[in-house]
Amino acid sequence: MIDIALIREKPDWVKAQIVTLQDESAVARIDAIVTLDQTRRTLLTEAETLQAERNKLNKAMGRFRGNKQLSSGAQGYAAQAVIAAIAAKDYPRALDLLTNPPTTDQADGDSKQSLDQLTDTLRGMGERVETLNKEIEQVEADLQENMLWIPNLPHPSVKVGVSDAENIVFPHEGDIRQFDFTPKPHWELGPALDIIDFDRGVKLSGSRFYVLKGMGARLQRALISLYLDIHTEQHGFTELYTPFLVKPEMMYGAAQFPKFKDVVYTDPDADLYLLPTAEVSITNLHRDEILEADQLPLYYVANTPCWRREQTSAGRDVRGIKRVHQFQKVEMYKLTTPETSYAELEALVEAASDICRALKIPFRRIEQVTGDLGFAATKKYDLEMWAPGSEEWLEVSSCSNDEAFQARRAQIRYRPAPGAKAEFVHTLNGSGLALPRTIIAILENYQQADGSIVIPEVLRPYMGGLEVISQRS
RNA sequence: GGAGAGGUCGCAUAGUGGCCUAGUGCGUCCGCUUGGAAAGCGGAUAUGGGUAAAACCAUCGUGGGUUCGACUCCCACCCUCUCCGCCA
Repeated sequence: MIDIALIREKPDWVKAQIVTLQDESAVARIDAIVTLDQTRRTLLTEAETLQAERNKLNKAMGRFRGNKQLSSGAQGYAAQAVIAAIAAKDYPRALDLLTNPPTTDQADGDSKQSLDQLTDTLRGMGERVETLNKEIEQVEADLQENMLWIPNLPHPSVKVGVSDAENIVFPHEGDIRQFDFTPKPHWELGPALDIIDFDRGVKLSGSRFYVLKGMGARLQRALISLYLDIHTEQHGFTELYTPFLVKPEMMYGAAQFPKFKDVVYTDPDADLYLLPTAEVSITNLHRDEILEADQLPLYYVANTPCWRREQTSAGRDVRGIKRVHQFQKVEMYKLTTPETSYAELEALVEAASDICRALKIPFRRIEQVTGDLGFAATKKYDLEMWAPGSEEWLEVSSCSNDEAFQARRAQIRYRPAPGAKAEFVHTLNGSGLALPRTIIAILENYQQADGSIVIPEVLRPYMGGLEVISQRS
């Protein structure tokens, strides 16, 4: 979530920012938020003032009731006076009457009845407070629901653009191989080598599921090990193994819900959700915590399966393992102070780039324009590997700075200095890297005329020394 | 899954209807003291909302209920620990 104070103070500026994100429905929510916020604070003031008076009167009531020095008649007289004061909303006078009741003795013997009336009056105040609190609860729920649909705002350095067509493309790194034969796509190479089995994947689970077999499965395992080793040994990340199923709050915390609810798989009985990315579990690792400044930055990396229903993209990229419902991903994650988060973003992209370099696969960096930023990022870079068989650049990494967007939802804070007020951390996430697409890139870039695949040198120690995947390996 | 015990401020504990504005100890911070320190003494020490700043409001695992009033009584749920069962 963004800071509601920003909307309160500069609603028009916020709207203009969201317009550049091409999120019209969110723009429309800003006016509603401003109104709800104002209503909430008005009601809150009224309810709290009344509650404060009620608390004081209730406390005094206990002593008044047990006041033995007061004659029955005087008590009845005083009680009537208190009721009158409350009716006139003169709470200080009511409190004074309860605390220092006049000794005037009416002696008309209706003390019991007067006390009951006073009790009813106090109950009435309590009920009024309760009614106001219910109203506030409703207003806050509406406000929260609207806030959850407001995207993060772009960093000033991000170029304004309508769609991905305007993204900034950096020059690619690494030589694009010239083939003396026509390179095949991975969906032909994989089955021919019997390392990817599409048919049986579909038999087991339906479309967009697949089976990796033999050296195909081994290749994936080798890549995962390589990625984790590079990030932990060279980039300072701490490896995590987290739950793959999480509570719904975690989905909200990582800004997956409510907007992307239709993308996740769920166990409705247990009310648990399968990770669409490890970013979800890592974001919430320090949920509801206040970290000390010297603990930051925190760098985490985890290999997890990622589960995506991708209902919206039916029909696109149907062939191969480019877009599937279940895939492994090594995810990098950083929690930083606000001052360092943009430098950390650059370092994050470099960490992902190092993997591409190690594999010696040509890749390029893309810098997203506002219209392609997504929901949670203030700034985002993608990395794309060249796939000569499919003849396209494949997104293998996406690195974002979310600033305090997730931290505000998940309540992840830090103390800038001992004793200082806690502030939200900044969070960053980046793939390092996604597995199926790097497998595609290896198969297609390292293929030979006979359909065999040369294993990148850096991977060979992880493959038992194997140099080539062929039909016999 | 079954039985029992428990969930209170950073940690440990006290608190069986109004005296709780949640006490005490430890830890931490500030001050006094000292040549400097330790000890001792005094004070401070949760989070969120709210305000120009205050006042004030909420939070004692969570959600309901009873009551003029709930840390305290009732109900449900969650979590932790011990034992049993099951299990890779």
